[in-house]
Amino acid sequence: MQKESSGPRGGDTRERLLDVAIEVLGKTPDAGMGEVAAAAGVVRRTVYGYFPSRSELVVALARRAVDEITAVLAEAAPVDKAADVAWTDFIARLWPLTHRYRVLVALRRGEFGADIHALLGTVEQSLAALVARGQESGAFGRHLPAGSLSQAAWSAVFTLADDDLHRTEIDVSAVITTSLLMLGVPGPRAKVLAER
Amino acid sequence: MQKESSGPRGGDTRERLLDVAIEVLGKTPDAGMGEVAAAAGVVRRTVYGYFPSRSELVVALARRAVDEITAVLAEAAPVDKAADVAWTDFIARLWPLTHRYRVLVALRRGEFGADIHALLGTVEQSLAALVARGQESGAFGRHLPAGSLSQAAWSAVFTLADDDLHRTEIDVSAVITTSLLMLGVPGPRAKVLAER
DNA sequence: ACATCATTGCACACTAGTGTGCAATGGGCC
DNA sequence: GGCCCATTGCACACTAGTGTGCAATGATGT
Repeated sequence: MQKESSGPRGGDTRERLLDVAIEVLGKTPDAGMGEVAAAAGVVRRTVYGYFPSRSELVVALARRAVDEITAVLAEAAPVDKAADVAWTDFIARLWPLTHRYRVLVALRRGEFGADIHALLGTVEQSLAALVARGQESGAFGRHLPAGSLSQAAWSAVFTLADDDLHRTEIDVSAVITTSLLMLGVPGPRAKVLAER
Repeated sequence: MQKESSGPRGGDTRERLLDVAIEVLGKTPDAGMGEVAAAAGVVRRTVYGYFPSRSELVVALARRAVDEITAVLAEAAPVDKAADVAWTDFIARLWPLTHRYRVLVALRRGEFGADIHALLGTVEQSLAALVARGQESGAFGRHLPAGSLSQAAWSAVFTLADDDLHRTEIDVSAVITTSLLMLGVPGPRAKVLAER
């Protein structure tokens, strides 16, 4: 349907363009090709050499971000790992990288919402399945359906990431897990209650 | 600085335009004047009769939404009310109206992010103050700084609102309060643990 | 019947961004 | 030197949206 290798052969510039675009569009979702090019230190025309249209750039970028997240998830949450531990590990690994994936939540609404949603869909399904597994094993609460709970926790990660919380030593993955996900679960969960 | 009454005298159409714009821009933040007009059953030219520019429309709409939220907050959270009760009441009242205010979170990023942020700032400050009050009284946990906690809870409301949760009987205000806000607080909080 | 006024329809100018074509430029490599 | 090729610079056409001007329409109230 479409060529797998478009643009010049220098895969170097291509990667850099994607990196820069992730950064720029993460802050300003409706930035144009010109702004991305400028931020990458090239001219607008060059970007078109690698991505024939803005939408292709956006989708390529989203696809790569989703692939990365998928890899992290697969690595942190093998099927034989307890759901709560897997979830916490996943978020803990994702936490230092939120600035790279914030672009996804930013682009969900907007012109390409449909494509982004499709890409993200697979991740969110896996996440929901993980949460459901946790609920079945009794590790997570049943105060909300798995899908909603997963969404809430997932979005909380990015909300807190926007809050300068990176500079603190707060273990956000533990906070979200023990608060949102474990509501109503008996047992010791004071694990992370740092007294400030 | 600017005229308080712009446009024709029929304040009827003006209100309807704002209502429709809230709806339309809530779903498609970058919809144009034409789409708003069409959704309101008028012609593009008419909208310009009431709002001299798109940015004025957006800001007016945001201002009204923020005013409404401020009113609800003031009503639900008088200073003499316990912080946790006040918070729960506030969200409970807001919950049926989330579709009206979703536009605010949608417009935070985007061209008018600065203006929206300024408007929302006052609300979020009040909210943070309320959460801080709750932390001081021991009603809320101290696992996160008041500002971040407030943000997380606030955004969780809209995340869950996007999740078809309106059709269930789940008490979202109680869920958010008891999970996110009350982490680590001793005492009975099983209040809402509906067994599914 | 008349005046008022919101609304319409259509014209226009302007802007900003997209996507393309093509001839230079210039660095790296044989 | 001579080739390759990524990049540049500049041209252009095209689109979509904004904001304005103005005359026509039509409902409402007197």
